[in-house]
Amino acid sequence: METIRRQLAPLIVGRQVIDADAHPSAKFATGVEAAGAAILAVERRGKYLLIQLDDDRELVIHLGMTGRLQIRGSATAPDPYVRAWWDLGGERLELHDVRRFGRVAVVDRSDHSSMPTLAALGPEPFDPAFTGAHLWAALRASRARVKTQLLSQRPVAGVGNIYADEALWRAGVHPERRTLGRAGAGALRDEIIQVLATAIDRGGTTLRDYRTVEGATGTNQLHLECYGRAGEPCLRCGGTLSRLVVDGRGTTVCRTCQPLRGRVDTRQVN
DNA sequence: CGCAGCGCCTGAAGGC
DNA sequence: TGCCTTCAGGCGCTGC
Repeated sequence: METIRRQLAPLIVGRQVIDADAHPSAKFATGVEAAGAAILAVERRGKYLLIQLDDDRELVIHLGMTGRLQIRGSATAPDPYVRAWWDLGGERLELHDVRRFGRVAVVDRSDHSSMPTLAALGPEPFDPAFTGAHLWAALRASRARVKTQLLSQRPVAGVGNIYADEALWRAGVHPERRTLGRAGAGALRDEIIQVLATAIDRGGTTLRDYRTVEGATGTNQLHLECYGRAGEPCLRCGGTLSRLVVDGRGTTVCRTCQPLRGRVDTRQVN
C-alpha cells in the first residue's frame, strides 16, 4: 500500500473529481460522494489509503486481497471488474477488484467510526512510538495468539498474512504463542520493521493480484524466507517448514526455530 | 467485552 | 476435454 501511495500521489494531487460511479454494493457505493471535490493529499494508515478532499472529507480505500488502483484515459470503457471510479478530467482513477474484498468510503475527515479496524489501528511500524515496549504491552493485553493479534492491526498497523509469517519466522516466534517476554517482543518489533522496509524497497510483494498503479509487479515475492515455503527447507536450520492454519489463514512455520513453548531465542535473529 | 468462527467473492488449480 | 471441488484471504459481523 505504501508503494502504491507513493506512485499515486503525484498523479492525482491537485486534481478535481468531476464524475464518479461505483458498484451498488455498500462496500463501494459511497465512492460517488467524492464527486465535485478536489484532491489535497494522498495519505496512508496501515493498509488504508486516505485521500484528503478539499471539503473536509476523505476518500478511504482499502484494496482487500485482489484490489488494484489504476489510471486510464477517460475515453476508455471501464472493464467489468472496476468497482469504483473517479474521473479526474481526461484520466480516470479506477479501483479494479475481482473478488470485491476491497472497500471504499467517503467520510468526514478522520471520522473512521464506520471502519472499526481503521478506528482501532495501532501505530505505524516506522513511527518512533512503535517500540519493543509498546509491542510487549500490546501483546500482553490480549490472550489471543500472537499472529491473530498482528493480523488484527491493533498492536501495529499494516502487517498482513505474508509479512506476519516473515517477521515471526525471523524473530523465532511461533505464531500460536499467546504471550511473549520483553526480549521476544523486542525481537519481533525489530523484524516487523525490517521485513516491511525491505518489502517497500523491492516495490511490494506480488503473489497473486497485487500490482502497482502502473500495472507492474513488485519483486519481494522472490525473497520470501518463510511464507508459502511449507515442505521446503528452513533457511536457518535446514529442517522442513510446516503448514498450519491460524485464524483461518495459511501459515508457514519452522517448528525448530519457532518453538511454541519456552523462551524466544533472540540470538537467532538475522 | 474479548475472542473465535464465519461469510463475503471469484479465478486458478487440481482431481477424476 | 470438461466438469466439479477446493483454495486463497482482509475485514466486518455475529454469537458465545
